[in-house]
Amino acid sequence: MYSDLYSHITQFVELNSNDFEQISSYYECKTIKKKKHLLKANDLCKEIYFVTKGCLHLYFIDDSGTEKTVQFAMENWWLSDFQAFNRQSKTNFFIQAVETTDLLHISFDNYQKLLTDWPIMERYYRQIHEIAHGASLTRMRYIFNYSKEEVFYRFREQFPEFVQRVPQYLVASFLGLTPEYLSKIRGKKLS
Amino acid sequence: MYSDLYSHITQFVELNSNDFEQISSYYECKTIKKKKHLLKANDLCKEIYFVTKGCLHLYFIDDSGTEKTVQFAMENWWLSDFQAFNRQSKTNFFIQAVETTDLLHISFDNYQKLLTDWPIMERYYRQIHEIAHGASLTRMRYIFNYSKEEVFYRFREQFPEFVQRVPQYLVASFLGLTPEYLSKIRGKKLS
DNA sequence: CGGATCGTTGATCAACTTCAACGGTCGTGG
DNA sequence: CCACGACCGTTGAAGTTGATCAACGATCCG
Repeated sequence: MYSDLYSHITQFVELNSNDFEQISSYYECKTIKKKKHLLKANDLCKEIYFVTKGCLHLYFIDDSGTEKTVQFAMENWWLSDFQAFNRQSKTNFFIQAVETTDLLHISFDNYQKLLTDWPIMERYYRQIHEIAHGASLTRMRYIFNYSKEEVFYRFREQFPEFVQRVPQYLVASFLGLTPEYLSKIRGKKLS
Repeated sequence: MYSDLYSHITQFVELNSNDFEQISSYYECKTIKKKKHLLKANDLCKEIYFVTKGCLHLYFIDDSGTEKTVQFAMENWWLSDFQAFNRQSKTNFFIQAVETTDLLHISFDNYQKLLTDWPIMERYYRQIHEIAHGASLTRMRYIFNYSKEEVFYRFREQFPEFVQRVPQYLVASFLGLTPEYLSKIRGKKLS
């Protein structure tokens, strides 16, 4: 678990393993069972999560009561409602385990301490957020550019592993279409 | 110009004006005329921009040749294709002035130097990107949750200034609908 | 075995796009 | 300072995409 985080950090900044020894003490690990929640609407968002094995998703419930997935996190991804986390305020989102998942988490207080004590981690997280932000823009671009049918094809092409691992109704909810329509798209392709 | 950046930075981190004196030397300022471009597809993305007065937009051209706005930047916003900037690679996006705009910019090299020389700026940019990332998620949420008609109403309610300042076809392109349909929505409301 | 969960299929319908034509306004050049 | 053209917003008719609803099958798991 911790070694996964170490590998990830060293992809972005230089850090020797002695220092990481210390840094790792700011984090804790846990395992969460499939379908269990890490965060629910109206909770305070107290932690951010790093997936070492498994899959989480961040979703909300729209006005008509449907779950809509905003983001997935598989191995080596960070996930949280960062807006609520930063403000230490209530969230509108849910975080749930798609599969039974091993993860590391860090509390708000530890996060602040870590960033103050270890400026190198400030640098790490700056890059993590830059990348996440860039990824959001790219995703937005896909959704605007292509019909839903094409969005699905391109998504499957780019993340084939994803479409296999994640149940279809979650893929649908992530891509912004209904499970029924997604099913029809897949059916069409076979002809 | 520079004082706007100083005000902005001190909203996120503590910084005395002597230090800022030094920091400001990493940035340059310029003014860009309405409709002029700061970045075009296939350019190297060499800079990031901070708007002090005016308005920029980041857009791309989709497969059918239509311009689609991904992001606006008004006063006190940062804008760039951060993905391309980080990788120092070619961009697919355009950045254009919606109005004649005063801005500060920083080159990739200076950005790297700045972050190394001034860890506090690492902290500042970490927060900028956290917020931008959070904003993207929120926007995604709007687009998924609501019909295009409602997306427009809510957008206008939240950013009335925006709808007035920015031409309608750009608002349409940002919200992901056609100018014609947006016009019909506005017409409807009058009844 | 039995129930819940997930994917499929077809019919209907609404939201939104596309295309084409028109009118107003702004800015530029003559 | 006027006239022209480019640009932008509007309107209507027709066409598509994708949502919704309902029913059925398959599979998984207790």
